Amino acid sequence: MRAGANHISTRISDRSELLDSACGLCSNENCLIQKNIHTSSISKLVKARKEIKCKKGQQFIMEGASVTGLFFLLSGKVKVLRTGLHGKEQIVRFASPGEIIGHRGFGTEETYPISAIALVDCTLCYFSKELLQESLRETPGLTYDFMLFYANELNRSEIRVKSLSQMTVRERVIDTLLYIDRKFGQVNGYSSLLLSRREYADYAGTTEEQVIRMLSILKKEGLLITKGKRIGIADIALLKKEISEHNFYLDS
Amino acid sequence: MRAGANHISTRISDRSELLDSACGLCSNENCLIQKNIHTSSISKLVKARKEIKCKKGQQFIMEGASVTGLFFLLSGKVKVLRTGLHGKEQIVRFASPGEIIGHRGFGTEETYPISAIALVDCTLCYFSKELLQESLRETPGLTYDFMLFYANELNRSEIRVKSLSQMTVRERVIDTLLYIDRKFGQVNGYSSLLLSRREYADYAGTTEEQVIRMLSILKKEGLLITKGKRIGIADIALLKKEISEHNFYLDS
DNA sequence: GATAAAACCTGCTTTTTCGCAGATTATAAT
DNA sequence: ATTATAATCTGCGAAAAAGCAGGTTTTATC
Repeated sequence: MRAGANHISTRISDRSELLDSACGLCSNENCLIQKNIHTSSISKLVKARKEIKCKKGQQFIMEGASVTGLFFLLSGKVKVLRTGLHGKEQIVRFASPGEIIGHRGFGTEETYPISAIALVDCTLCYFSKELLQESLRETPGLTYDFMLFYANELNRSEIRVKSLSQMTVRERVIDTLLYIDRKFGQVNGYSSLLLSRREYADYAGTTEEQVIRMLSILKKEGLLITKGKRIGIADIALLKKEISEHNFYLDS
Repeated sequence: MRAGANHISTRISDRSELLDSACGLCSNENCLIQKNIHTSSISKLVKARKEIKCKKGQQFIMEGASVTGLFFLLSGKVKVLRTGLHGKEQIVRFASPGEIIGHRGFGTEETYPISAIALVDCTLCYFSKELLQESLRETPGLTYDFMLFYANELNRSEIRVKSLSQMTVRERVIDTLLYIDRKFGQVNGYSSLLLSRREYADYAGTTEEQVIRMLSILKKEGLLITKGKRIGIADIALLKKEISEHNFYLDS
């Protein structure tokens, strides 16, 4: 694909041609880069864009490694995690196509505070830190969009502080199920994302056993159906009702 | 103080005079506005700055109210809180002089997700949302600084997610004591910030009784001294050691 | 300094959550 | 299909955390 990249880099010379570039033709509607592609100062960044393929299970960001750049997820599913206390793994969030990954490494941090692992085969879009920072300095609109993005991420994170510190295990498991459902949806009545009970626990902030027990209870109550490790939501209204008084959803 | 404000607004006419304005003379070294005061596009914002006095116990941001602007704390101490689950109060953080308050209302939020209450008499610096957003559009450096600020706040918040979801009550109480200590310091061996046991609990994410029990235990172990509701740290090294493997401090 | 209110403390019980151990079931590879 | 491996499930006891009730101390106010 080197030839392709070179081809693009020689073609782009003015603003209108930028629209025909990989970024201009990209279908990622949430992309902050594409949103600002009409600004000429961004061309250098767009030209240097790299596309990366990632196999299922592959780790493409490692916690503690020095920050080299930022990823957008074009296709696939990703889990973002960090080493918690006592070596316990904590899943910070899951990412679906269109989302930014690795932005926590910006700010004044020198190293990534998180790891990112592909849950299925993924296609990623990569921008280097240096070029992105250069573009940020030259493109106020882009900086503004990133500022809003971080502000929203902050609100999301603080809602999670509330959830994890004040919800019961039952509520946290339900909250996790609903989060996975609205993020990845269902196929044939079962969640399209196949996770282990352990991974549910690592997101919900509890243990594998507690998740298993809770799934079993919810199944008996007719709120869920399970088939092997597949989980389907039988009565989403009732599940939502149980935590609706606590949580107002953020769709990202 | 209306006359004073008008006096300033008529005097400022060019960049050099901006430096003599309230913001230019302000001693708040962390202020993002002052950092960018050399940019002329910020003058309108600086002119419209308002100084607000707040009595102890007074609430100057109300959760759910529409966002009107942003505060800097010039002097005093503030607690930032939100209504948690089941109506329980959750203290998000404490603020000391120099800090921004109310920034969570920016982003795409329409209303403040938090309340802010003065713990002692405070002096606040206020900027309206409209003017600030206008300045952000015209002052890339300011936007960049705000972006970095939000990015750092995000990292701080995510460390708190980890703490609250994985630490034991004992660890959370110790963490809270150290947090208060490095933020507000000591006077005569006791914390300079007088909080109720309930407030410690609302920050640590536990109950008043648990905090009391834990303080009692830590006192017996010789790690703390108490005198009424005043708390002093007797052995900061040992306290730090107990959670150092979990937490790397963020000084803000 | 007396008094009332608020805050603090402590023993006890109940609830929730956790962790282990062993059985069962599902999954993947040959 | 068979086998090995991993994942899931369940019961039980231990630990942690929370809740309650009533007593004590501190703080504020007159």
